[in-house]
Amino acid sequence: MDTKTSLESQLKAAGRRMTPQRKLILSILDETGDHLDAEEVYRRAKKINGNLNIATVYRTLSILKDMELIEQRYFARDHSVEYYESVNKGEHYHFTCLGCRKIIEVETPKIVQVQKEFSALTGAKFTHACVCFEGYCASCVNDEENLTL
Amino acid sequence: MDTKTSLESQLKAAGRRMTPQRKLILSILDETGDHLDAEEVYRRAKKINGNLNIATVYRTLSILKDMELIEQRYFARDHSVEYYESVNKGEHYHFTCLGCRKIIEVETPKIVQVQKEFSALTGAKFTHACVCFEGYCASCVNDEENLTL
DNA sequence: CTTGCAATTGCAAATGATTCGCAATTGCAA
DNA sequence: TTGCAATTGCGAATCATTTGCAATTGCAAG
Repeated sequence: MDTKTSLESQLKAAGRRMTPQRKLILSILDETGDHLDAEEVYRRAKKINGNLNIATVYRTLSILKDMELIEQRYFARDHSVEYYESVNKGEHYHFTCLGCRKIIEVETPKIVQVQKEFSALTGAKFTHACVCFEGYCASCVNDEENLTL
Repeated sequence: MDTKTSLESQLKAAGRRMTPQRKLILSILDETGDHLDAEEVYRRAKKINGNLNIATVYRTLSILKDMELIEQRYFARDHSVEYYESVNKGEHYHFTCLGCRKIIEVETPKIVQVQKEFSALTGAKFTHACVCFEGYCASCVNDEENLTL
């Protein structure tokens, strides 16, 4: 897989060793389409290597974060839901449905526009934006209307 | 004070009692212009009432959150900085300078526009948005240029 | 102004996620 | 093949937050 090779080679380039534990964690991060938190990465990896320790997962995620290969992101207004995501997914944001907990990806240039406007106005330089939207998706809005209105 | 009276009366309306501890916490939340986390609310309150316990602060903040009188918000991409803010401050967002840790408030209608667009497109209903920007403010950008470029 | 009782408090212990110290193990370059 | 620094597993430490519980206290009803 493309990203995997790249993750591996980037780690190596940074002078890191490629252990079976790391390969496993990288492949899980790489091959999933889901949004995983540290615990879930651990759960999945542990199924394959029962000996794996959660500290190793945290250590690996921490290295990847430091190298900016993944980002730690959050869902929900109170940030109760956390996950890690490969940085090469491109600029996008998330909407969490409070009804069914579904995550919908939101694409829009407007956030970047806000950053540009603000930069032009103040001279500031942006490095990152964290954006989470919360509400009810179309089908949950309907359900709600049927039940309560 | 306006908000204070309203916070007190809203709590009472919800059947809660007005203890000295709560009054103190409410007044701190109300009168500060700063962004306070639970620890800082506790620190400030404790100066006035040395007997106050931090569990009481957490309990009070929790009640206010449940009643949607304050919001729990976060700064910084990794959400390492948390604070509570009165909900009646109106729609605004924050930019955290990674150099000097200064917080700059960002005002823009674009975030709401994104929400409207997305709603129109998908039929979803928004309840909240959490938006944090991160980067370097104008003077830190200059410092950086002088030092490293 | 009393009285009673549920709400609230302080405290200490529990929790849950994450990190750390350390000894044992293991990649990998020479 | 070897040596050593990087990495691992483990258990203990940490840190913010929550909880159980007994003592205290608002406040409403008499």
